[in-house]
Amino acid sequence: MPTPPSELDESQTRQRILDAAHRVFLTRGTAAARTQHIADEAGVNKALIHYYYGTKSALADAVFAHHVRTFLPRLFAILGDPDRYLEDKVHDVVREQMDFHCAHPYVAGYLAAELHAEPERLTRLVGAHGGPPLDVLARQLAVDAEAGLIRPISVQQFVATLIGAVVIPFVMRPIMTLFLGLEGERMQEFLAERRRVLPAFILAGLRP
Amino acid sequence: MPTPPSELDESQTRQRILDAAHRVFLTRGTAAARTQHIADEAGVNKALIHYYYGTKSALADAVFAHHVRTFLPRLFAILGDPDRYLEDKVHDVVREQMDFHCAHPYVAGYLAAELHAEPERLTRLVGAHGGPPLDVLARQLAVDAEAGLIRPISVQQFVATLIGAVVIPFVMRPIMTLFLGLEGERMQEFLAERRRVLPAFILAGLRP
DNA sequence: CCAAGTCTTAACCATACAGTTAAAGCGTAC
DNA sequence: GTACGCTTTAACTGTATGGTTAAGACTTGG
Repeated sequence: MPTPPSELDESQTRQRILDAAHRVFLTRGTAAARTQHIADEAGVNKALIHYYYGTKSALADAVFAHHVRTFLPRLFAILGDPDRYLEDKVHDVVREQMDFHCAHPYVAGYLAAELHAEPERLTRLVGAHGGPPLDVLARQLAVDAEAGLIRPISVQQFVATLIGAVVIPFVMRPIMTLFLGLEGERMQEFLAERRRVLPAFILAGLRP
Repeated sequence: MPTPPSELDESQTRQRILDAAHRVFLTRGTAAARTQHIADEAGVNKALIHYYYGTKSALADAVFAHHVRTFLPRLFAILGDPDRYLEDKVHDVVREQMDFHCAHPYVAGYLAAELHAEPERLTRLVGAHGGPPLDVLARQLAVDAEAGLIRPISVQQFVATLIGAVVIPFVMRPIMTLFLGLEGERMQEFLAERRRVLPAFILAGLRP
């Protein structure tokens, strides 16, 4: 039976290591991350990381899988909702994603970097299943197009454009900062403005 | 005076090393790239890489700087053109960027990954100058908005949305492939379709 | 042929890193 | 108080890697 030796029992320490791994992998990227950094960050030593998780790549896979399994589902939960109008979906996705990426600015860049470094890891870890259902959204777009409310557009094009528009400031932040003149405070204003402007832009793009 | 020992003179070998470095750094990323791979790819040995370029990071910086210095200028050459209508700019940017990224599918992901791994490198290598001029485009947007041709929008929002929409399929290709069901041939169709659909979507997004 | 520059060979060094191990410390439960 | 389990300490191994060096081979211009 487990015997907590201090105020930090086994599961808490396990979690602290995982949290530290999240921070280090997210900011440095898997290839450049060092297990020693993770140990320092967690306030433990390398031996304990090995004790709980075995190898670095197992830990890295856990972190990567976690973010893949939360990033897109959060998106598709809104887009796939059968009880929400298309217009509301656009507003909600933009708001939800902007909130999330402002709170966790490294996730988008991390995902892009990891996907680039080892594209196969995605299917290896989350399987080859087609992902969350887009049928609902597809039908919605078709119906609205039929009714003349929007121009016809494929789900893929719509989703890609929406994600791209929302995510780009976080994936290429340094480039945005430098070439669009968005240092420090200007970036905050830019993001606040984007929250307002983007839904209108996307919805206008759909209009017939 | 230079003495070419074979059909490959000094500058050619230098270039072959640089080309190999491009291939390796672009696909693996700087952190995971190995100088030995570059040597193998170039058909030379590590000693010669040192002979010409010194350190790995010097080579990596050269590759990174090259892509930064060609990626955005190519974009801004179109966007900043004073003798082109806004509508034409959108068409031209989409066409030009789609052509480029289809021909060089790793560049966008590489840039995103490198920017994430070491954001400071951008300003360190290309300086802190504000980048190519956006004044022309800004004025164009303002004038067209004044004339009631488009809704008012800031240059930053416009450019970010445009870049995001064009670049996202290449930056997050594995995610697009898996979750939008775009394996193999479907991706080609998707990109071909995007070429047609995107300019219309963006221009519709601008309409008042 | 000689000199100069290009390139290879085959080492080598120092370092960083992931992974491993053995022993002991230490708190809690019984 | 003792057994059990969490955790640390402090080493060590093996290997990968970046960087360096010295000697010589090859090619060509003069």
